[in-house]
Amino acid sequence: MWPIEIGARGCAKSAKRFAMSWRKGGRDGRGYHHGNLREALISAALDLIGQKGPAGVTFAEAARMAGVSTAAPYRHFRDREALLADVARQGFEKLSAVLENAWDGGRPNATRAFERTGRAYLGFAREEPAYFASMFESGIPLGSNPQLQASADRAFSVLREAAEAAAAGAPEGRRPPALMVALHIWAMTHGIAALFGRADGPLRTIPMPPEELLEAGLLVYLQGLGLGPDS
Amino acid sequence: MWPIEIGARGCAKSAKRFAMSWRKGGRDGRGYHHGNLREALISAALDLIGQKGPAGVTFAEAARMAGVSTAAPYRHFRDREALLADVARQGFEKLSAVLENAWDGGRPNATRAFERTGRAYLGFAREEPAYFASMFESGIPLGSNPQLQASADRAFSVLREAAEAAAAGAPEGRRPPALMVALHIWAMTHGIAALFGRADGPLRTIPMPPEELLEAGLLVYLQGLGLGPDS
DNA sequence: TGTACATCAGTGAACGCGCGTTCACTGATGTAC
DNA sequence: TGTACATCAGTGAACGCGCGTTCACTGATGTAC
Repeated sequence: MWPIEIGARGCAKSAKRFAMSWRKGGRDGRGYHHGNLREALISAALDLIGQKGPAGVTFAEAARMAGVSTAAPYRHFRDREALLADVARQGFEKLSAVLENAWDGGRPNATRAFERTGRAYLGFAREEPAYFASMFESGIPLGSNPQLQASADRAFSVLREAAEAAAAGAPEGRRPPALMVALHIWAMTHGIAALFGRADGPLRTIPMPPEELLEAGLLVYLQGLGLGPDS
Repeated sequence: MWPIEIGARGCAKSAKRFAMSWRKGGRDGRGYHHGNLREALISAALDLIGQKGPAGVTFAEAARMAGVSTAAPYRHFRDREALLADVARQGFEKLSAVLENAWDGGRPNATRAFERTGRAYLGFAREEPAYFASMFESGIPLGSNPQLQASADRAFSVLREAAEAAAAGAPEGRRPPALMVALHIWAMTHGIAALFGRADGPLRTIPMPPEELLEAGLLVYLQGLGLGPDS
């Protein structure tokens, strides 16, 4: 599993080096079969997104980076869109893991865990801009791919769970719908990430880190729900 | 001015029709000079964005839609990016006008005017998805183009002004920084627009209109600032 | 008012390039017996 | 354990296509005199 991670994070050439070293357990350049082309293509696509955005991803270039012929990708993906959808799916799964880890069952209290989860979302957008772009800016409709949809739903369900816990702490009688709270938090977090938190140039520079902006925003919002900072 | 608007809103063929009818004041197909090619190309680019997203915009296709040769666009735009930047600039200017109109000087009170402004932002995202995509999803760095930057700043300044007014209404002693309020509101509004308010398929379907989600979110947030619904 | 001329905004043909896609093929792998 | 064979995952050559870009050109427009 971990070689994939390394491939996904490296520079343009890392995908090819990764591909080569993977072949037949390290015998560079040997071996007719690639052995792990599917993941190598995903890794190449991530590099390309990082360099040129989702529009810059082509089958031909990805194949070149993986060190195979231009016809090889067709063994694994129907077309360019299928490749991008798989990248996005992986991205949602990584995001789910990151968020679940940050939420940590709502310890020590909902507010603190909430902030941690929001920060994790921003951290993901900042550290994995390629994944983030594939998920939200590649123009792939989620509905077209059940697996992709399921992965996205799983990521959202973490926010949903967090919102349930937060809503439960609200004063009796004015308990807000948890779904609504989850959507508000998601929207604010996503808005901050998309507008100010991108590593590849924010839309507008702001006089504070995105994390602090989000933390302040969450506090104001939770305050508005009647939730103090310790609930 | 208005023929541009019509061209921008029409279907794929409207750009060409618009281009033709504009020539020499209506003498269809006559005239060596187009007369308004620059705007016709922008209009064509909008149609293409609407059909295929910002990545689907090409010089060649835009020229074809405008009814000119593929070399003609070079008289008006250095390259594809310059064309897209101009589309985005127009978009920001339209958005500025829409927001200013909705804010209406903060009448009758800040909260009401705030909600109206947020709705206007959502309305823009919904009714002008092509402009919206060119502004936020085309991958053009704002900083690369001073005019574009200025237009974007102008749009934001409306939100900034609204936030000033809202912050001024907060209780003595816990008056929040207006810039922060503006950024929070922008982020939540933009997040809702980007995630749920797109005409071309939201990321997730929600059980209420985006406008209501935003209205509720704004109310909770302003409540958290210590601002009641009538302040 | 007419004319000459500079400038502007187009034409259309041409070119190289990279991408998508298909094809018959072949080396490697796994498995039945 | 060895062998035959089916299947899998690649090759590499080829093709058509559309895009970006350049070029010498030409029709239309505006203006100086």
